[in-house]
Amino acid sequence: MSALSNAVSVLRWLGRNGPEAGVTQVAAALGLPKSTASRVLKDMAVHGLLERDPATARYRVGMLLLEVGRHYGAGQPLVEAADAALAELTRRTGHATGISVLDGINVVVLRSRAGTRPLRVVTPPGNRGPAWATSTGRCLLARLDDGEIAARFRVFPRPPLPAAPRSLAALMERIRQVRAVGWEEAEEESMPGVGAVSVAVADSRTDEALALYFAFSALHVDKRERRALAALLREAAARLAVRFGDVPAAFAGRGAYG
Amino acid sequence: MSALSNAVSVLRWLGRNGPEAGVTQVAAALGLPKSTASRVLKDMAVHGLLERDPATARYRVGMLLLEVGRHYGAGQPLVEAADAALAELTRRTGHATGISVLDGINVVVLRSRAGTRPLRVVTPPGNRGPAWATSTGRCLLARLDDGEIAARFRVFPRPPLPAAPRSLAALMERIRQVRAVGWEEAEEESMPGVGAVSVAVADSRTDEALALYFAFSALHVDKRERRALAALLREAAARLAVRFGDVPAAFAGRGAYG
DNA sequence: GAACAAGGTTCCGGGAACTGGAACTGAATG
DNA sequence: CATTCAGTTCCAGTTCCCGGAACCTTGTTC
Repeated sequence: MSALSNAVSVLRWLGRNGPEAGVTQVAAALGLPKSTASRVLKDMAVHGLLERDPATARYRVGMLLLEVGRHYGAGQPLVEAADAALAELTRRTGHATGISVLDGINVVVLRSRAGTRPLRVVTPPGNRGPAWATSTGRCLLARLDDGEIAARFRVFPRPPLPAAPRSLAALMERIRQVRAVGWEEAEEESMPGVGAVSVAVADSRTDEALALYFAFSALHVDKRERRALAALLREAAARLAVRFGDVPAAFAGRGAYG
Repeated sequence: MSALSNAVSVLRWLGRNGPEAGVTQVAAALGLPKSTASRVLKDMAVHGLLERDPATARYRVGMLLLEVGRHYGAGQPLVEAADAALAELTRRTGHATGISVLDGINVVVLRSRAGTRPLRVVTPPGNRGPAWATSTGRCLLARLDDGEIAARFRVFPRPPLPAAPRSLAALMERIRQVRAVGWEEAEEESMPGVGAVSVAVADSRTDEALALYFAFSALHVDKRERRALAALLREAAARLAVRFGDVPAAFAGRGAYG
């Protein structure tokens, strides 16, 4: 209805459904009259939110969004501190590390750093994944209370890969475990061949929680090494927790079973 | 004036002037009445373009922009192909590589990949730099005609570091050289301690030009190795040029001296 | 090459939503 | 408790946005 909401709808749609779009396509997808779609897209292009492919006359995401978007998280002290800590861990271990945040039933990568090992795992900032099928997601979900989790998974989504939890009960079981031990791992749950270990920390001032993770080739990292990586994360998280006034992740469960 | 232009102004301002902003600050910076600024910021936050720091009540860039922005360049065949070629070059040489595009008198990094060498040079996608003081920028400028270049540098900007060109004449001299040899290098011109070599390619279908680069610690890469890296880039660019119908960079100068 | 289809733009009257001055809330400060 | 500063709300005036219809332009079909 408002000019802004139309523009944002276009961006959201464009973010999900491929990199390009034409007027008719957008009009159909968003239920707008063609004339409106045409005007909105043109206005967005004029302002730099979109660009127009000179050859195909279709619209794509504009450079402005790239420039502005990368500032996401900048200036949040916890993010900066966690990022620095993870840079050090990648240097020491050679494994990929990163930071994710929870968004509904998804996790979004906020910062990431490729490892130096041969088999590289890359999930660039902005990547969205299933919270129930990632170690980072379950660490963050574990900080919500059980009612909230149940509400978010009212209809349980299809598992991305066979190893992912297939029901709310299965998910809650894993979440109870996260609350007990303070960290989580995942193996081939959302990406084939990829394993990860994670912990969560929050800034008590803002109540915003982050998950820190190691990601690696599931085949090349054995149980022992995963434990060691998890220990490194817990150590880093503990240091951040005292600095930012967080309760340690292991005791953060506020649910009925916490 | 339009709702969109206000929102975009806010994003642009926020992209340059730090990660956070308050209502009054934005109102002053953009010359808006406080009431308008308040409403615009709130609307943007409601739509997800901005977020509000719960503790300080100030506004920051929203996650939506991170998610959408990273799709910039996706779907452009030349970008994808160049990115793949550079991934291979980083694998072979261990040096950081990336892709930049020209925007006015600036270059913006579109894709980048850290090297595996000890001293890492990182310029994440979205980074903006001075075109006249980077090898990528001069490669791209060299493809414009002289009048266009002169127009863009009507007032010549201050050099970021002493080694950068200090006048239009000095810049044109380097640009003529780029046109002659087909590649360019820079050393400590825009970032202390950093050197780079670059070439440019364009998609004849869309007329969009990219610069491909190697970036490295200026101290640790000698003249000989730079030549070798430049040769790798020229080779990769040549392959892309035939695929995308570009005229070879060395002959691309269309100016009076081209 | 006439007719048609598909993607996109322009036009324009009606009305929703944006604007901005002024008044108001609520902290923080001295 | 007066004062200042940041931010929000209110409301009348009006801008600019919406959307149906007509109109281009390009490519396709028979």
